[in-house]
Amino acid sequence: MGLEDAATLQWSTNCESMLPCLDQDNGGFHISPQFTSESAALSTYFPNDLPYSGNYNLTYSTPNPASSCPRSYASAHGLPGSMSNVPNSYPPSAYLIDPQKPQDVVDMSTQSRTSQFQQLQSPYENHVLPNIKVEESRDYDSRSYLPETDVQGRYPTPHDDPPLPLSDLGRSECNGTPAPDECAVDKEQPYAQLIYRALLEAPNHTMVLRDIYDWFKRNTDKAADKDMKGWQNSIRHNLSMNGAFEKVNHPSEEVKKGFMWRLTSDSLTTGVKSTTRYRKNQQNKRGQRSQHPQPQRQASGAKGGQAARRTAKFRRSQRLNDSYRSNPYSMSRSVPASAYSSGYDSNSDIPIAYTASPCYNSEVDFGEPTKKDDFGSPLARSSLSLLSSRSYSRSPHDVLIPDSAFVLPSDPSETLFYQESSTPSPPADDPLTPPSPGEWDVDTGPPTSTPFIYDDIHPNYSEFLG
DNA sequence: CTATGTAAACAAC
DNA sequence: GTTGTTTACATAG
Repeated sequence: MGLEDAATLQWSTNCESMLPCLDQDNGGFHISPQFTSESAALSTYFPNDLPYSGNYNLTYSTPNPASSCPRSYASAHGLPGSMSNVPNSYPPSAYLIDPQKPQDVVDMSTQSRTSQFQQLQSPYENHVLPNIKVEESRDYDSRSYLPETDVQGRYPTPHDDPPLPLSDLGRSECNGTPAPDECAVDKEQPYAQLIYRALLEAPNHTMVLRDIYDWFKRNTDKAADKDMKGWQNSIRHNLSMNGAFEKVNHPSEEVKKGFMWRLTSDSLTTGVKSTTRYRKNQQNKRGQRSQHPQPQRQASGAKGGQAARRTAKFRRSQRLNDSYRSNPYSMSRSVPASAYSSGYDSNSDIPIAYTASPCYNSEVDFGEPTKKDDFGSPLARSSLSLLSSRSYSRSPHDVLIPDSAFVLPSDPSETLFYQESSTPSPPADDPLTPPSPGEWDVDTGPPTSTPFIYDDIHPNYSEFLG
């Protein structure tokens, strides 16, 4: 696809979105030549005193302020052929977690849009990734990108100053009125959306868990309950289970402090979706409760633990690779445990392939008004992932691995979701991760259109299996 | 029935 | 103790 295809960028750039001005070029993404040097403000994010341009030799430009919004969602795909002809294309607002309300309309014409755009751009978005030395996991200053406190010293709630989500761009049509105070709404916002908003405010839409906690303390009343734990658990739960959030390796080698969490490129355009999705095939509805809840709980815990172990081993492996590659982002994609559990060969316990997060695609959308697409509608979503600015990681063999390759068959018209009706549902007492998009039945093996065989690029994967 | 919140088990760190 | 994953369960609508 042509890099200069205006359709590729028109939605994001014209809307002054936070999407990077990156184009896809088959094997990888690269910086659009339209970038100019205007991004000094970004340097606040990095603790190593190197401005972004110094770190990455990249510069950014402000989006065209004269542009108008919104654009056709379909055209925003900027993809040829069928991808651009998605029949039911809605502006991102259509996928917003909460339906538009008149008071939600934000003013898109202010200069702050530009500054926010600049602020939210970050090198993570770009895959020209030189060796970056970052001493502390949390060296990035949480406060540096947060909105200023109001006169009472309180950080604004998400509704005080909506953080310019793309979705808002769509629904406000870029010429709305400033949003009135809606603090009361916070109580009713689900965790998923609050996390989404928190990440939207962060540079590169990336935060560490601790800072998400802090954001909640400041901006929500979820954390008001000093009983603690519960809300934090919920945040972690949502981060793990909601496909709008993905883990990225922390730029530093300090892994003890955990991953950084980032909004997926998809979520930037489509908004956050229900975390409930993962329970789509859940069998243990009320009334069908297992006779042995305690062992079940144990089983789930064990599965979680095993997933954590696999992830940790994988991370260790990645770290080794990174050490010689000097690329802290080499494993920029979250590795959902279920990618292993469900991708395992049931006998050898060897992962057959990467798959997307089980939560990555869903038919359950927040506030999505007319989404009547059947379950095979991931085309739009998939095409969006092709626009991902950070979907590429490098294999140990220096093969560019598109993120989307985990879920995208080579032919975009192919079905991505394998909703095998013949696939037996897991028994109630045998907890099993629901089938993931692009996943295959454990017993029957991979679909013929298996998009990506992990062994192709990482034959030594078994090293970090248990 | 869905969406959401919460509790909890577990493993790694 | 924290982080991350997963499942179970409760509840509102």
